[in-house]
Amino acid sequence: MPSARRVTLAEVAARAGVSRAAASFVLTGRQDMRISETSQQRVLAAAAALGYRPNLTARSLRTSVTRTFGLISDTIAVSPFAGQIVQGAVAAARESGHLLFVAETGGDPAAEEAAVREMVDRQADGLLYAAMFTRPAAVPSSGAGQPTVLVNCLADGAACVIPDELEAGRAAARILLLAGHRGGIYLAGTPEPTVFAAREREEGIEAELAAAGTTLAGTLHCDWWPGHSFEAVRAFLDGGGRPSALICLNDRIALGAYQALAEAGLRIPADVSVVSFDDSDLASWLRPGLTSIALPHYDLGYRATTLLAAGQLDAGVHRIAMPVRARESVRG
Amino acid sequence: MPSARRVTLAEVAARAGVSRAAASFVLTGRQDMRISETSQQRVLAAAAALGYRPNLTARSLRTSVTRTFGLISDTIAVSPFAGQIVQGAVAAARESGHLLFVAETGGDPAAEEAAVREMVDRQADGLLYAAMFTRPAAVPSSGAGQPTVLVNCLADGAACVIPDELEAGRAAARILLLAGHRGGIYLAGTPEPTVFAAREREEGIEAELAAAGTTLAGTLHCDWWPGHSFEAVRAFLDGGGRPSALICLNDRIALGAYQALAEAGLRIPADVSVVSFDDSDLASWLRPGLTSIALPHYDLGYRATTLLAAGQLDAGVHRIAMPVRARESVRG
DNA sequence: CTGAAAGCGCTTACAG
DNA sequence: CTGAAAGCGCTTACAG
Repeated sequence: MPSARRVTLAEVAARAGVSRAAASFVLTGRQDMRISETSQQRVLAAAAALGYRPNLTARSLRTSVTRTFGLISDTIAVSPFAGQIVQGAVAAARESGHLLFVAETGGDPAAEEAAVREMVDRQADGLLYAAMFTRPAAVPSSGAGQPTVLVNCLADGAACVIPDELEAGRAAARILLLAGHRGGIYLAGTPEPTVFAAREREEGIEAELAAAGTTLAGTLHCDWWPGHSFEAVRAFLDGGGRPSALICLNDRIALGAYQALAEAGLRIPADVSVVSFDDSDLASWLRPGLTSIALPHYDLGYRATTLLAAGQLDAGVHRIAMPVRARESVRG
Repeated sequence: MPSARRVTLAEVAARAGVSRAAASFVLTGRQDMRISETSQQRVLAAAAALGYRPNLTARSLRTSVTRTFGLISDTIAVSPFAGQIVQGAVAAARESGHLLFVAETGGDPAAEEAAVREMVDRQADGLLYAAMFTRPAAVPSSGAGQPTVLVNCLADGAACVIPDELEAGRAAARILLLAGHRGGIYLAGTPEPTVFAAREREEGIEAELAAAGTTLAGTLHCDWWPGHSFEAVRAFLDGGGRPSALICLNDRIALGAYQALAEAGLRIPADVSVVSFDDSDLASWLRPGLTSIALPHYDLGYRATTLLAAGQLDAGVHRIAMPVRARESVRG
C-alpha cells in the first residue's frame, strides 16, 4: 500500500495566496525577511489546515544538513551496557532534534568502513563511534573529515568520552576504608594490564589504599567469569585464606565469590565485605545486595551525543563519573 | 571542520566524456538503456578514479526511496533482550541494504507519534514497531499508511512477529517428563493472565502435562523477581513442601528458587529439577547451570525486518521458535 | 515587503 | 545508442 501523498510547500503557499518563498520563510521562522502579519497568519493557517510537514529529504538536499547522527558500535547487545550507550545517544539526539542511525560491526574493520560510508552517503551530520569495552580504537578512514565523537574508546586527536575508572577504583577502596577495613583486603579477578578498566580500577584502588597507609593483601587471579572466580576463591579459602574484604573487578566475579563464600560457610558482610564494579542487574539480585560501582554507559552515549550536537569536537578525553550503588555487602 | 566536498555524478560524466544520464545508467546498472561498451568502461573507470559515491539524499528525493527503516521501541535497554531486537533488526536491515533509525519512547503515546513523524518526514521506507514485553499495542496513527511490522506486540490488521510462548511452555513440561518427572511438578511465579508470556507459558505447560496424564502439583505465587521467589519458595519449603521439580516462569524467579533451595539444603538437580524461561545470562552463570527456554528477541527483530524488506506485510501473526538451552538443572 | 529564479544532485521519460 | 530536459521539494540569494 503506497503511503498517502504528502502535502507540499507549494500547496500551502497556494492556499495562503503567497509565494513558495514567503511560505518557506514563515514556516522556518526566519525573521530577517519581513513578511506582513496577515501573510504570516494565512501561511500558518494553511499549513495547519493541510497538515503540512516539510519533506526533510528535500530540505536536506538543499541545505546539506539532515539532522541525523550515525552511531557505529562494535556490539549493541551482548551486554545490557552496550544497549545503554545506544539509549543515551538516542535520548540526547532527540533532545537536539536529531534522529539516530544505528549500525553494528562486530569490530570488523571492513564492516566499520561500510557502515560509515552508508551513513556519510546519507549525509549524517555527525558520527558516534562506540566500543563495548573501553579500549583504544582505530577510527574508520571513511569517516575522516566527519564530525566525530568516540564513545567508550580512545584515539589520538579525537574527542573521546570514557568512564572514570580510576576514580571508581578509588571509590571502591574508600568504601572499605570507611567501613573500617585495613588489612586483609584482596582483589578478585586478574587485573590484565592491557585492559583499560582493569588497569585503572587497580591503579585507583592501590592509590587510595596507599593514601590510607595500607595496601592490598593479595590478588585472587581468575578470568572475569563466575565459574572462574568461584574456583579461585574456593581454592584460596581451602588453602586457609581468610579475607576481611574482597574487591571484585566486576559483578560476575562477585557472583562466583558469593557462591564460594557460601559454600565455605562465610557470611557477607559479617565475615567478609564484598564490593564490586559494573552494577549490573545481578548486583541488586544477589543476597545480600552487592555494593557496586556503576558503569556509566547511558551517560557515555548521552554526553558524546550532546558534544556532537554542540560541535564541541576538540581532541581530548571526557571522563564520566561512575556512581557508587551502596547495598548490603559491606559491613556497616 | 567541513567535510570534504563530495564528487558528483556530473564530474564523473565529464571525466568519462558522457552525459550525466548515461553515467547514471551505467552506475545504477540499468541494462535496458543500451550504453556502448567503451562508454561503460570509461564511466566505471572515472567513478573509481574519483572515488565517486552517489549522494543518497539526492537520489531519495528523486526516487522517494531512502533505503532506510525506522525502529520505534518502548525501551531499548532495560533488559538485554530489548537490545537484541535492535541487533536483529540492524543485521537484517544491513543484509537488505537498509540503514536503521532507532527511537525510544518509554511507551508514551505522544513520544511514539513524534518518533513516527520524524521518521516519516525523513521518508523511511518502512517502520518497525517494537515492545519490550509481548503485549497488545496501539500503533501510532502517524504511521498509518506506512509499511509496518510489529515486533513482540500484537494489533489487529497488522503483521506481527512474536515468540512462540505456547510451544515454549510445552517444551518446558516435556523436558521434565522426559527426565521421568510425573508428580510434584510446581509452577513458580504468578501466571498473571493479562501477561501474554505468562498466560501462554502456563497454557503450554498444562497442555503438555495433561497429554502425559498428569498435572501441576501447585503454583508458588510470587512476582517475577528473585527476592519474591526466594520468599515464596522458602515459605513453601518451611511448610513442609517437597517439590520434585520447579518450572520457573523466568530466570530471575529461578535465581530466588536456587537461593531458597540452597538454604534448605536441597540439591539441584538431585533433589529438585529446575527449568526456566528466558535464557538470560544468569542461566549460564548459576551453579548448576540452569536449563532455560530462550527468548528469541534477536530473531524477532531479524524476522520482522526481513518481512518489511520483502514487503510481506499481510496481517497475521508470525510465531518465532524459542530454543531450549539444556544445562545441568534437570536430573539426567 | 514580495515574487521569480536558481540550484542542491540525482533519475528517468522523451527525442533524436 | 546518446543527449537535452524536466522534475523530486525544498531554501535562499537576488531583484524589484
